[in-house]
Amino acid sequence: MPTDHLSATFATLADPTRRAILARLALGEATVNELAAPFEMSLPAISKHLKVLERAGLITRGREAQWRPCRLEAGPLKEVAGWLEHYRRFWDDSFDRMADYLKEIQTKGDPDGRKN
Amino acid sequence: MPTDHLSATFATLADPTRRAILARLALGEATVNELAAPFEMSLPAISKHLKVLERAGLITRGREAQWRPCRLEAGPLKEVAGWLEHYRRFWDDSFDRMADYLKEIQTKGDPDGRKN
DNA sequence: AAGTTAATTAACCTATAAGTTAAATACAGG
DNA sequence: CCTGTATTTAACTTATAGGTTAATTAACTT
Repeated sequence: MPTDHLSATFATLADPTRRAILARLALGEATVNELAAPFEMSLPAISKHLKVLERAGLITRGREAQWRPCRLEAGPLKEVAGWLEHYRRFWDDSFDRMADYLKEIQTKGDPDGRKN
Repeated sequence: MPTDHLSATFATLADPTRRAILARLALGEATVNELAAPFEMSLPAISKHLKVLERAGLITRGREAQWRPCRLEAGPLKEVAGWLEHYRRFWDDSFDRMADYLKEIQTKGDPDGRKN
């Protein structure tokens, strides 16, 4: 739980239960009980995970009667993707060619006629 | 730390000191002392961080006399990138168009003549 | 052999993450 | 108003992350 945003996001994602919750939310909104159902864990445990996800900005929660529907918020994931980009060249062999290519279509326009 | 690979990677990346070490290693190999220099922290603390990075597969260490040159290993980062891809559509507005486009050039061949 | 530099290991401390059970809160409906 | 359902909070436990200082190992240098 360091203070910077990116660290908080990574720490939040470092738990398989929380990632599973995000995967479920990628399919659409869900209530706490719905989210808890697949797990052995107690409901308070899930509630805590949701609080962690919420503090990291990875979910938001609404209010509908006694339900608190959760929805995915991808902002922090975008930050992670941005951070990762700095390292892409270390694993992606085609990165350099692709970078050249993107540069080219950005300058000359897409050879197939699409806009970017 | 949980046992699965991805969790270990995220947990490892959740520390700003460790991310700074990776950023330094992106510039090239470095010894422990070189890596430690920018930080207030004690050398054993850095040594521990390096051990965490090594266990996560994010670095490897060689031996040259009394030095242990560290180098970046991007495999785990690639896994993170793969995981992230599942969520890209939640933040990237142009994702759908791009997916269509990539599909097309994969089928018809790159209009500019490159291989994929 | 003795000393110096590089790095790790050991022993320890403190904070907190992640789970538990039990109690509390919020709301809906008969 | 009372009851059931949804969810959170409280209090507590246990494990471990991340830092410290001091001691140790390893290899070069003189």
